[in-house]
Amino acid sequence: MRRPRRAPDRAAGGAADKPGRSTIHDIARESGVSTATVSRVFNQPDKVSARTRDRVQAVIDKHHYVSNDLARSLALQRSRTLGLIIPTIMNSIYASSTQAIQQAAQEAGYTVLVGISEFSVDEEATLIHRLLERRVQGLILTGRERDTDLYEKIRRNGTPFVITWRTSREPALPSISFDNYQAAQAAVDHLVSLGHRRIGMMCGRTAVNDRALDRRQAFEDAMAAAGLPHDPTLVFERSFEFVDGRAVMHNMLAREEPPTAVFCANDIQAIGAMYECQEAGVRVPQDMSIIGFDDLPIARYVTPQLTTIRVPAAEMGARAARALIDALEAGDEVSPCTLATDLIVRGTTAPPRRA
Amino acid sequence: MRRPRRAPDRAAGGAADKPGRSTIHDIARESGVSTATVSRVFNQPDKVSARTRDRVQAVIDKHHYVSNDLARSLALQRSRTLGLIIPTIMNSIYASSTQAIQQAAQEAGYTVLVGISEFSVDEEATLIHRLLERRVQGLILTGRERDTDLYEKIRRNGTPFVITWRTSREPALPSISFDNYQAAQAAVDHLVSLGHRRIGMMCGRTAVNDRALDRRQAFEDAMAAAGLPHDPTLVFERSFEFVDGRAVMHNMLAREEPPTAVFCANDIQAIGAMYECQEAGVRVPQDMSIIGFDDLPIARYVTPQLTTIRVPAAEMGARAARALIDALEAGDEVSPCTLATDLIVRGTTAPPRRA
DNA sequence: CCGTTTTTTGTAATCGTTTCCAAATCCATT
DNA sequence: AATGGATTTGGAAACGATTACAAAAAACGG
Repeated sequence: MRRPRRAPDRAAGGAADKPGRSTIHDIARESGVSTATVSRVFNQPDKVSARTRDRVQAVIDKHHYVSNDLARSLALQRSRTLGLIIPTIMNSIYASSTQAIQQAAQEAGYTVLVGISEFSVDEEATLIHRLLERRVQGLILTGRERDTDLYEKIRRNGTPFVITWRTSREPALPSISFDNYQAAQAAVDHLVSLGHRRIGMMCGRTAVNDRALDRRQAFEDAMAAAGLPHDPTLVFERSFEFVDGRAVMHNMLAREEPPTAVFCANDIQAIGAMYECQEAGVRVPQDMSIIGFDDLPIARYVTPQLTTIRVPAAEMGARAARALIDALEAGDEVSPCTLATDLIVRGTTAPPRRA
Repeated sequence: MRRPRRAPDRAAGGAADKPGRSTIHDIARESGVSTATVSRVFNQPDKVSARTRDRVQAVIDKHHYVSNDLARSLALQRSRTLGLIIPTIMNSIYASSTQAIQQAAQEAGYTVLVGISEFSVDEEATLIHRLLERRVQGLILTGRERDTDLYEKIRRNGTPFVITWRTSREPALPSISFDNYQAAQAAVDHLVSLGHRRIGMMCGRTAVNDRALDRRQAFEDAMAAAGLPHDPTLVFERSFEFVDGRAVMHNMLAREEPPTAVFCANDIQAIGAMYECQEAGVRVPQDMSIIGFDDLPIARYVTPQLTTIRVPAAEMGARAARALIDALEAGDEVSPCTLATDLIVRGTTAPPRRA
């Protein structure tokens, strides 16, 4: 790195018109103090005499000096940064939690580095590695399922983390989340209690999404518990797009004996499914009951309003961020927490028609 | 910072079971080489003999060593980070551009630091300052309007930037965007050409959102150009929420002489407005035409499908990121670019009823 | 086996901060 | 004026990487 020192005539008084940024040394030189004093002006202003402080501040303002946080973090061994991994930003339910996390972090003086994994395991591992390289002080992860080696790496780096969007009973993997299984169970129970016996389901790709897996598992268990037959051809795993929900519903309606109700493990698919029913002249809820999951704002603005499961995305995010920050400032463990979900009965579910 | 060096007995052979992370020195010591060699294993592997490389790599793997990017960026004077400022993440149209930016950046080996300003000027200034402290190598901004001093600070720090979501003719403020004014004009012209004369409008808060300002201005100019009277009581500025669109429409319908058409400068408000019409028994488009702006995915999944303006959010984001990265790697200026928008005529606009 | 070239490795300066410690200055008291 | 305590300041060593340069080692040719 032995590159020549920055143009030495800079101190000669003129404004810094070179492209290079000014450093704490430039400020120190020009205001005739040491770098220690300039640093104190920022970090412990009351330890600097008023006269000196004003003089230094004037030079700082004049140069529009912006301190180098990379160097600061390196010296302090503290980056005041949190890493967040989410699968996608296009589903607005993740936007809610992300927003809440950002806000909570910001309030505590932390910045959030967001990594979007696009539901790819490899991408997620790469992103986590990068976040660790950036020396995030804590990680907020989505879901629990990942390679042991990856967890080992996180642990070896001494970076605390918290899992969101999925509960975990293992204390080594603390989670701040709601229970997908229970929530999905409530949805299915609702349909069952209305009298539905032939129920379809659609959800995300369980191979890359352990939340979808929980929900699917809950569906199958709840069906079994109600003594209803399990028809694997009525279970679909698709992406979170309207068109996917629509296509699945299209398939279901084309059957000899379509289901009388469908559990969609997210609202976007549910709305796509509703749309397809409408196009096909199938009335919701009279001919087909649909229940969603997430309670997106749009769920109230479709007709009829969507029955769904409300998940505490924002609260979860805010709590996760706070808990993580508290833990790492106390040098403590994150204490896990399970939040409640609610069944929101609106207009898309009703008893099946008597055959 | 004269804190005691890390436990010196670490080299004694045992695994690093101390909480502290291993550094390049630890790896060097344990594999019996210098830090220069370890560094080369990462950055110029072919400059290291195969035997040494393997030996070092084994130690790296064993320790789950993750290099410190803060130190690297400091030494290299290059953070491989882009800063992005968006007003909110809750409106999915910003999610589209953000996603595209993230992806383009990732492909080029850059990371994106996202700041959410919540439409606050002060918050935005704080966020930009923080991004500069983090030594982002380039900034992607939303909109053009901001304090001269802030621009001066960015420039003084030698950080290139590009403006999105709003075109700018000034070469000092390069933009990669579409033209809000023209796009809004097309929307209004569409309504006018259908025969509407009494047209209402709703948009975001122009005081904190220069894109909304462009759209509102275009509305007023297009009305004037068509020789239609300007009724300021038919223009509403609200947040981007369904309820806001709904409330505005409620107000409009309660008038003696409601408008026959409404231009909503974003789809969310438009869908809220549609919902209110439906609740009030006002048929869309027979009794009321509604045109939106953004062409969110949901625009096709409401009934009737929403007529709207498609904006190239994803393409804009991808291009902005690429252009910025290209520019900063070439030490060049960002070359501005204006993208096209499209009027998408669907089911919510029709000629007004003959009175 | 010895000089010469090529490859591999190490030494140490540097990036821009923070802060420990000691030195210098200030301000009341005598 | 001298003393002593409190306040302000500065010198310099970290933090954990990279890399120019030089030195050492290996490969080669005669």
